[in-house]
Amino acid sequence: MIPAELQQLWKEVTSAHPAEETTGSSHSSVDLTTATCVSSAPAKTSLIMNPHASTNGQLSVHTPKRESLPHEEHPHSHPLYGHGVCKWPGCEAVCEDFPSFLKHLNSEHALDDRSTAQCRVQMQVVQQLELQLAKDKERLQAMMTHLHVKSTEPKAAPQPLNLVSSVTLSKSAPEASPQSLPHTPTTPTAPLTPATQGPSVITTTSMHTVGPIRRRYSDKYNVPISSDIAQNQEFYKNAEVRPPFTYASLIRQAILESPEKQLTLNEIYNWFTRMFAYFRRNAATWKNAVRHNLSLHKCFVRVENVKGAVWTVDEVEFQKRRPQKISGNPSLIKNMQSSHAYCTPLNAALQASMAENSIPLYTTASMGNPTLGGLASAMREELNGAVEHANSTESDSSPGRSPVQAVTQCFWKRLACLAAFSNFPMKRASFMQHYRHPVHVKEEPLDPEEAEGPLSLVTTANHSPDFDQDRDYEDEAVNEDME
DNA sequence: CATGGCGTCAACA
DNA sequence: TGTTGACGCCATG
Repeated sequence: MIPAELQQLWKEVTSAHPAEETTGSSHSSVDLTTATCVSSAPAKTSLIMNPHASTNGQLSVHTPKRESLPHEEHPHSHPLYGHGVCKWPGCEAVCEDFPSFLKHLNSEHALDDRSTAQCRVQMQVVQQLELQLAKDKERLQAMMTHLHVKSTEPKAAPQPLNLVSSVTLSKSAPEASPQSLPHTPTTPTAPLTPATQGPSVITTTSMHTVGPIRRRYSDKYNVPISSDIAQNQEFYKNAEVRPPFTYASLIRQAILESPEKQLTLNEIYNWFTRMFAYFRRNAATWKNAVRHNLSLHKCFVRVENVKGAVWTVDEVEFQKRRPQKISGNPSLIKNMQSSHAYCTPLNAALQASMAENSIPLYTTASMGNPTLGGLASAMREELNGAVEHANSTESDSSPGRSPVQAVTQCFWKRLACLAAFSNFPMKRASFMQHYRHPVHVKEEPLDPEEAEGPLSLVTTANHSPDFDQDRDYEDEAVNEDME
């Protein structure tokens, strides 16, 4: 990662999307200035990473300027600082006041590989969002035209679409107290509970070509499979994205979804193909896997039926499958639920458009750049880790956290997912070097599905309910079907 | 490094 | 269709 490279990237980004209406328009309810990455993207970013700064590496160079301002009174004056926390993507370190933030910024986010990589990621984030915005605007236009709604109006969407999510969010969660909430100093990460990964789906159809990444994050992070599937149903049906659940979980879901709670092998096959585009290919492989799982796991019970044999699920056995490490913290769960509301809309929108637009998001850059991909993953994991932390520090949904922040969190998680998609040849150990926060995820609590009830939130858990996407795209040599 | 979970391949009934 | 074993990958302790 070289400064020059970074600079180049930045140029590309800025040239492609000179202006951004988003940022300026919303001083109202949502504090966009704190939305580090998502909506405030371009404009803010430009402040932060101008070619000059990135070139010499002193990303913090610009900070002095801002430092001269009475930040105590204008905590939002710095795009990287808000609500008492550092808004550097993936950071969220608590900084009681602006001076401490600056100190933090200079010490933790100086020019190094990690920061540079993060900038790069941010650039791509911006670029991607803008591309998406354009697509969505187009789509909206088409939709309105189709519905004969002011079809004459050239600008169907007076307000930036990417704000929609923010707006939505703000509605459901009126702006939380802004900066006034410097979270406890002892809290390394913001009190938010970035939750476990959700089923994020940022995948673009192009992603299915990525190599195998085996982890089934949704499973691992206790994402309720039914929630994920329900939430991303259309996505899974159309994009060849391997669902982030194990075969066992999927089979169980298929069976439980049936009225009789039992299915024949063929019905299970049908469920797979009906629900997931991914399973419309390589049938021999996954069908074999399904059978293998049915036989292997005690939780699947074969029952002779009139019309042959059907498979049912032995919940008790299924529970036994994996030890539940997580001691569910009700508050955390609540937290997750509340944030879920914030993230879902954005998630859905992002998902849909990304999938449909086949935006090669990080597929090229990230994929070719281990650091980037690793970074994203690391960020994701870091966020996961934060959940735990939050779990122990803050019980209620963080009041100081604005919807936008939640969205931001969502976004970064999504980003992380993307990175995961991009078959980057980098292993955890190595990419963790680029991201300092240790990953500590105690997941695997209950089974995803299991968590349906109260736990289901996990899926949507916090801020990125949706996104986790760390799905594996295995086989894939998969080919050309969807392009 | 040992272990366990998972996915895949494959042989066989 | 169902069972079983082998093997490899990966995460975790």
